[in-house]
Parts: sequence; C-alpha cells; structure tokens
Amino acid sequence: MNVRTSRPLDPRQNLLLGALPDPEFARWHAHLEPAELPLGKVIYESGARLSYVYFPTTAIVSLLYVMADGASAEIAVVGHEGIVGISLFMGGESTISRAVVQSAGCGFRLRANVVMQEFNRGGPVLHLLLRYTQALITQMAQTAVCNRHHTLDQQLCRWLLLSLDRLHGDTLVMTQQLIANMLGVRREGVTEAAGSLQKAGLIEYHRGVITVIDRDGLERQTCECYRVVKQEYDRLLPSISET
Amino acid sequence: MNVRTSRPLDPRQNLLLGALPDPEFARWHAHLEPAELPLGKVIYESGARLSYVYFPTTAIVSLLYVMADGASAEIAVVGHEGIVGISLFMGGESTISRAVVQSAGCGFRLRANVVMQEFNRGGPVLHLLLRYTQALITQMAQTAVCNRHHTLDQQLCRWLLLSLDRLHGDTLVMTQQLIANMLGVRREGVTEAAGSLQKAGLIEYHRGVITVIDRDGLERQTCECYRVVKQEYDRLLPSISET
DNA sequence: CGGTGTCCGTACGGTATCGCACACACTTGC
DNA sequence: GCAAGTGTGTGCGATACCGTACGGACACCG
Repeated sequence: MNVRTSRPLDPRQNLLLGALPDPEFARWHAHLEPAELPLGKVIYESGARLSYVYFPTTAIVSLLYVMADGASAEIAVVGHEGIVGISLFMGGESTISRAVVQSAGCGFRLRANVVMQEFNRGGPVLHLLLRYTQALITQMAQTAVCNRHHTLDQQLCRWLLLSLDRLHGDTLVMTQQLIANMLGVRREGVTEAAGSLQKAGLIEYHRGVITVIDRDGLERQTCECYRVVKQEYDRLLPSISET
Repeated sequence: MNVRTSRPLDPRQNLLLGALPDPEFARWHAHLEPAELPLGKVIYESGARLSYVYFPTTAIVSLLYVMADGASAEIAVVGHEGIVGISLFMGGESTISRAVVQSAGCGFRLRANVVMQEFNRGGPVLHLLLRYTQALITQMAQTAVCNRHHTLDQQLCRWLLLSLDRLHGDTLVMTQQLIANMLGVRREGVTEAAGSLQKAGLIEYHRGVITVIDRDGLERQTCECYRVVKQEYDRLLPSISET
C-alpha cells in the first residue's frame, strides 16, 4: 500500500520530528494535531501572523512569492523533511512568501506558543530548527542561481527531483500549469521541457500524473543545483537523511 | 569629509552592533577587532569553516555563489546593517556561498567562540541575530524572484539601490565587469543598462565610478523587489533603520 | 611621450523564452 | 451520446539576453 494514501498516524514520519530526542518529542506529542493538506490549500498568506507551524508527513508545501501582477515564483519546497513556518521562531512572525500545498497529503501542526516555549529552552530543538533553516536558506540561494543561469529543462529536472525526494514513491500528481506557476514560466514551456524528458525515456506523464521512470537519468540531466542542495541537506541534517 | 574614508573607530557604525543593549555590547567590546576590507577580499570561501564573523561598517560584502563553470550570481549583499557569517550560529558552520568584499571599506570582526558564547545565552543577541537572518532570507528570496521575472535594467536599479543603502554617500566604486559578475550577466549587458540609466539622467558613470544623481528616479524605475526587501528590513530591524 | 593595460561602447548573429492563438484529447456529468 | 471543462501539443512573431569580436578612451608608468 502506498504510504501517501495511509493515515498520518505517526508524527515521526516527519523527519524533523523523528530526529527529536525522546524527552523533547514527548513534550510535543500531546500537542501535535493531525492536519489534512489538500492540494492548493494556503497554509499561510504573505504577511500573515502565524498561529501554527506545520510538519508535513506525506504532503509537499511550496513557499511561493506572488508578485503584484500575479506572476509567481517558488522560493523553496518543504516536505516530510521539514517544517513550514520558520519565521515564527526566527522572530519575524510572518514572511513575504505564501505557503501553498503543492502535493496533497497529511501533516501535523503545533501551536505557536508550544513551539516557542520549547525553542526558548535553547536545547536540541533550537539547534535542530536552526540547522534546518540553514538548509532551507541553501535551497533558496540555489533557486536564485538556477533561475539566473540554467535552462528550463534543467530547472524542471531539479524541480522534479526535489519534489520526488519529498514524496514516497515515484509518482507526482501535478498539472503542467501548476509546475509552470512554481517555476515562474509559461505553461507551454513546461509542455516542451516535459515532452523532451518523456522522449528521452526519463518520465511518463498523462493528464496531471507524472511518473518518473529513470531517476538516475534525471540526475544526470539536471544542473549542479540539485546536487548542491541535496548534499547540504544531508550535511546539515544527517539525522533525517534517508538510507 | 567622507565617512567612507574615515577610520572605523566606532564599532557602532555597524547598526547591528549599534542595536545591542549596553551590557551585551560591553561584553563584546574588548573582543572586537578592526578589520580592513579591501576590494575583492574573500572573507570566507564556499564550504570553509568560520573562525570569525564580520560586522562591516563602511564596506559592503557580497554573498556570491560560484558555479562549477566559473559563472557566478549574487545571493545577497551585506553592509553596515548586518553581519557576515550567519552560518556560524545557524549551526552549519559553513555555506555554499563565498563572501567577497564588493566595496572597499572597514569593519570589525569577532572570534567565533565569543559570538557563540553570547548567542547561547539566549538573550537579545540571539533574537537580534535571528531577526537579521530572516531579513537576509527575504533578500535571497527576492533575488530569486527578480532573477526569474525582471529585466536587466530593473535588476540593475535594484542592485544600485541596495548597494546605495549600505553606503554613506551617493558614489559607488565599481566597474561594470564586477556588477556583471554580481548580477550573473554579461558585462555588455550592464554597459547597455547603465547607459540607458545615464541617458535618463539617473546616474553618471565614468571608469568605475558611479554617481547616483536622481535616487527617487531610480526608485521609480526599479521593480517591486527593492521595495519589498527594504520594507522587510525596516519591519524586522526597526532599531537599525535610518531616519 | 609613447607603450600598455583597464574600462567602456557598439555591433551582429544565435537562442531561449515569451505572448498569443488555436487545435486536439481525454474526462466528467447530464 | 453529447456538451462542457480540463489538460496538453503546436506554431509563429517578438524580444531579451548571450557569445563573440573589435575599437576607442582614458590612466598609469617608464
């Protein structure tokens, strides 16, 4: 049975929660509320004050900046390896970006005051969250670089791989229009790039369902950005890197 | 007399240091070492472990990502409002980016262990540094957006304004080649963009010296990215925003 | 005063992406 | 079985930027 369709009974499916020492996890356990995260749900809006942080387990969440004219660009992506709402403990309480569910699934949420209480103890939770934040910063920086220097084909590979790493299985439910919104490009551009990947035998897709056939091939095709980000996540958060 | 040529006698020219409460500043005061920051100096290399953090006073430092093929892109810029070396207290101890002096000047540095000792007290220093880090994150995110959606002319305006805010005065010593490296574009592209700004009477230009004539005009010409970043710095760090 | 190096301007073909338009295919619901 | 809606493929001119090449202006130095 596919993990993605199972109930999120275990908060420790989220690797950050899974990496917590037992005493810290025990203090949070009772406060963790399961949260359904359907496609397109806006977890927080640009500038909104946070009352919860979210720990995705089977969902993927995009941090998206939406411009005045409606155009958008993905800043970073968060899955079961992370937490949505870092601005809470960073002290700003809001961000300029919007958090949107990019792939439906589940997660857990935790009230802001519970998070802050633990964060302010200054123990392992603080250090884990800050290290995660640095990994997220790396992803953002690399997004900026990739936007500047790489072709759409390469960026699509990077995006597919980043998403894939945050899912279980090799299937993505995602229309080309949505991908275009994330990458900040035209839908037709995605059609073309995805077509060439399909022709190369790397992926298959059909009406909003993308199946990765040759993951190694994708990794060969992508730019260095993916590798850099992945290595940095593994380095900063060894406790959550998968075997 | 131009402030940029004066000696950095006062660490509190750096606005983060200036925003510290007196007791915290007093604990650091004896450890602050003046540092000369000549153009092009590499403050830290990609992946290098940090032994100092830097507080620029009159210098500007670029966080630059350099790709395998030598191409580069600026991730963010740090001046007298900030600190270079956030990865120290974020826990990673190194970043994928390189820190390079973009505009010569001075600053102060502080040994890593002194910083961490204060950071781990969990008081105002921790909160100030984390809020600054969130502001820096905003700048990175907006860089990604700007790289994706805006023209070179707009990006040059944004870049000039961000640099200007981090300097005293209205003159930048900076060749077009260097600007091109920062923006990750061709030198000729900068020539053209700068030429049109000059023709519009916004700046004047001569062999590596840029003088801003009409700052308001620049602000009108730039994309929303500059405003967003500036507002977020002001919001997150009201203690350092200038009158 | 002439040589040399740095910095800037211009020009030209090539290309990736855009903006727009439209046709087609599959799915869903009545 | 038909209509409506959604998702995908294709084509075409426009454009922003790239890669490359070259020439001119200025500054410094012997």
